[in-house]
Amino acid sequence: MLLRTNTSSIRPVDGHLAALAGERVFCSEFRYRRGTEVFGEGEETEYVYQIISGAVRTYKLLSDGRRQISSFHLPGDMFGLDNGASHRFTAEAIVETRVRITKRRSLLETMRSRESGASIFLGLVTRNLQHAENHMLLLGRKTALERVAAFLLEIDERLGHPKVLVLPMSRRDIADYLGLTLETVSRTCSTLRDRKMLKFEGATQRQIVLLDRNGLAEYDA
Amino acid sequence: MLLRTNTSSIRPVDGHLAALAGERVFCSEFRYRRGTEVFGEGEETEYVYQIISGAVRTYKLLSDGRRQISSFHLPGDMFGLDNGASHRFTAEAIVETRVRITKRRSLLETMRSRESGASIFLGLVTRNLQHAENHMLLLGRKTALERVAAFLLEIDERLGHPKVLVLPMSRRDIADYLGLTLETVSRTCSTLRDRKMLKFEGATQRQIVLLDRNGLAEYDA
DNA sequence: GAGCGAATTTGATCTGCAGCAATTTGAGTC
DNA sequence: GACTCAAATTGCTGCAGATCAAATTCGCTC
Repeated sequence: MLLRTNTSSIRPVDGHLAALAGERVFCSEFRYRRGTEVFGEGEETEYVYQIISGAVRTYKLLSDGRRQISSFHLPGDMFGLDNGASHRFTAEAIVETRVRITKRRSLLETMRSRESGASIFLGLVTRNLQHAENHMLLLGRKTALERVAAFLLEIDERLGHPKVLVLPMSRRDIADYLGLTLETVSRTCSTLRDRKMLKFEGATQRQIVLLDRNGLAEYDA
Repeated sequence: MLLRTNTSSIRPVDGHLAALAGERVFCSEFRYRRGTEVFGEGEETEYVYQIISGAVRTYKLLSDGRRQISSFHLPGDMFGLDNGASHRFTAEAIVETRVRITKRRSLLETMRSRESGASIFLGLVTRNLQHAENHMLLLGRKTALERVAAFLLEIDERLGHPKVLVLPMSRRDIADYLGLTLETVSRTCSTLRDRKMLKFEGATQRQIVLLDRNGLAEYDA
């Protein structure tokens, strides 16, 4: 069987991003190796990124190493724009990742000069905020089962409901995103497998087929 | 002893808001009684609010009643702007609350027409996002003690370090903000009292004096 | 200031998930 | 295809915080 380690297909870029990306606002391309830092907490915000292929995690750390991943960025996603003057978290490539980058400054100027600039920007930021609000509800009030179900449905949705979900991130990454431990994530996935809500595809546990999206949605209160 | 139930002093309005508020962008005033809904989830976003006195909570509910409060709004705070076309959560007055309101539309237009409009807006939204990111870290990875300490320091900071913190919200509200139960919040406050980090002032447990802000900050990893 | 319902505290017990440990599985290398 | 190290699973035990249950206190009204 053919195994590909980094095969998140490029999903259709949404309207707002296409409006920007289509006009070559993004000037140069860049690659990051697996585990490489794209930018660090506290660094000056100089660039804005759009993922071509691969995946990026953004996270915060506590002094003793506890980590909270605030979001995963997948192909088509833009990130780094809504930060203020300096980055408030760290961004790392999860797998080999290709990105388009552009100067934050020039992007903001382009937006300002265009009639639709403000609303494009508003839309981008609103989406980030919306995601954060939903995630607070998940972290504050949902059970492990509900969290994992919500995660699978979120990734499924963002990858455009593929036959096989190819997860670029480890169980530990998922755990740090969901506010759980990696063991609990693993156990919960096994439970969902036993309940026939999903199955593992091929020789790896990172490829998942959702067998019952409606059932999963019911867990996701 | 004089007891006042709703005495959050009006803290100095920050630069951005003053820039807007000072120019009478806010046209009319409104009052909400304790427990009253300001707007509901799903409603169309028509107005933007700035609190004159009192306090507002914004929250999301799960189908079985579990609640996550995403933020408290105190005097000087603006809210309702960063929502998209429709509100993504419910806003309720915690106590008798006075607000200035203005049409969202006209505020956005004012911003667009001014040179500094975009950056004012950017600043407002960035702050919301920043708060949400910090709160995700709290909800996903902090202990009960760390959460309560962080909460007290946050409110203290936002009220401008008053001698006595007058909390407008109940233990249940605090619990639903911190992702805990009200009993755990109560117990944790008692622990902090026993450790001489705070004391209750007067005849109520809603008035708190922080005795050791540095000590609290150490809990807040 | 008496009376009443709501808010808060405090105690006792329970439980979902964490923490630790031992296998098992899988990806990458020679 | 054997070897190696990391990732993931699974089992067992422990604990932080939830849940249940009384008191106690507070705030409000008459």
